[in-house]
Amino acid sequence: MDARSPSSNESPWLPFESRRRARDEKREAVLRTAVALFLEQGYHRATLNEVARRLNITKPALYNYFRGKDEILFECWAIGNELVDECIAETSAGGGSGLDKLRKLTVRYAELMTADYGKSLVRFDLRDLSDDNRKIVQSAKRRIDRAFRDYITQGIADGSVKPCDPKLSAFAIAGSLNWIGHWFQPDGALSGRAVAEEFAIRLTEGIARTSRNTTSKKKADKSPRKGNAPREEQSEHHARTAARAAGQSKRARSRLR
Amino acid sequence: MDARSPSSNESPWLPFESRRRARDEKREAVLRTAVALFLEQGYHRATLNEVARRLNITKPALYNYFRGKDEILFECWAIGNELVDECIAETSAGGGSGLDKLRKLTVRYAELMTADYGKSLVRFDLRDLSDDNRKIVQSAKRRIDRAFRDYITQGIADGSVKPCDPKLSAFAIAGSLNWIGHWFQPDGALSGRAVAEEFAIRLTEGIARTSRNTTSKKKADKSPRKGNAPREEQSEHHARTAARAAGQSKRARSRLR
DNA sequence: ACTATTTATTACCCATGGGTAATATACGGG
DNA sequence: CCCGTATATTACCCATGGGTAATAAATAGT
Repeated sequence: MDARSPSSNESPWLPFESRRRARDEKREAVLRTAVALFLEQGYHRATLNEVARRLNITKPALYNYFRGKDEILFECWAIGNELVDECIAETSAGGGSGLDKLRKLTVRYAELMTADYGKSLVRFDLRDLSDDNRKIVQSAKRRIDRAFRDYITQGIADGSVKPCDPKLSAFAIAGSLNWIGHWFQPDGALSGRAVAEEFAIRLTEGIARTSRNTTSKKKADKSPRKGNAPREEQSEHHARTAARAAGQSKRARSRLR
Repeated sequence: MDARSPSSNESPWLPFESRRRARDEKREAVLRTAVALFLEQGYHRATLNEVARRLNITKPALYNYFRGKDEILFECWAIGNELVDECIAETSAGGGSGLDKLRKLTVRYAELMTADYGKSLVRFDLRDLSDDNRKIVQSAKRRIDRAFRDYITQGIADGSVKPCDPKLSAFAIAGSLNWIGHWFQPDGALSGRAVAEEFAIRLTEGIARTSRNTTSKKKADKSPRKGNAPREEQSEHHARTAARAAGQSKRARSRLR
């Protein structure tokens, strides 16, 4: 709706850009609606007619943006996966002991599980995807598991974590976090952040070497960066090359490596 | 109603019993096949034709035992729920501190999650059930959650568990266990029992007050609860006096209480 | 204005699979 | 031998919903 009027001469670039952006915004609006509906009703009960109805369009219009229902599902999952990848990348980039990293990832991952795109990572069924996309998801899941496992291994090496089986411990922690995506409801008594921080403590204190008392609440772990509470930047994803009618988004693909 | 004829040479009871037993065995064979298929393919992809085919019968034959697909799903769930109820009942009946009970329930529940009927408790979707059955499942889920929560509360009271929020701690533990039902595969490297025992330790050591022996403390279980087992509020579910043919199993119903 | 492209709609197709009716077969009892 | 009941089969029905023309409406570029 901007239709930004250039000062004197109109450049053909801006209309082009605005059109591309309008398309991307519509694409993401579809995904937002779809992920909410899929979570609300389950993938198989949710119909594309209903997705379209909530967007005030009709079903065939969706096929301008996606090849089919399962691709919509995959793209919802891909957005959630981007968010997890960011968590892992930032956690790995930051310093600290293995336990520090484990806790940092835990709290961020937990909070993801309280939001729609995060839930899509654990509530959607791999078997609803095409073979190609299923392979992508499976390898991404392994990558997430490996992050947890690596931090634990690292923690054992640097002494911040008690000796334990990294594989099973990672399963135990990640499982508890994944389950959040099944029960958390944003209108409940607990905020997502509260759940995340409580879980981060609860799940790591069992394997932390420094057996700190739970009631101490010594928040010595004040995060070193400033308090930018909501991760709300990053609204501009681009680097799309061609129109690629109704194909998978380059954005999601590129992040998936 | 039927003729209680004085059996001179042969009692009419035996044929009747054997026939009824044959029917029950067939019913359970259906459920075994169905739960395996539902887990293997997912409820919506699994077809009754395929269930029947695996049993060497045809689809309409299934309707001699069940009213429909969703009732088969419910009955699978009900068997799993029986098993959990037994775990809870035995754990509550047995002695020990709150932590002891928590660990006992944890290990048994974890092992359940490695078997088909246990998995059905956490892999099946409530929304696929009829309204009546969904309410039953929901109340049973609350009952399970309360068992975990009660043991933790009890453990805090008797000193075997560190002070913590029972609700969140129960979520953390049960979530981790429930997730086992999503990843465990019996042909993997880990046996169900090994996973169960490892998880029981891993998940409770974080909130245990003493990492050493736990039973030496005071019992202090004189909490004035009316009765030992967690009584259910008698919601009287089986109001549906359905037709005799193809109704839900009395057995499962009776255990659901 | 005209033309091409994108985007949307209406009107369909049709494979799928849960469920049912009519009917055949097995079996125990009188 | 016949009858009633339980159990199974064959042959259907049909609602659902993903997907696809054919086509109209908006939009940009010339």
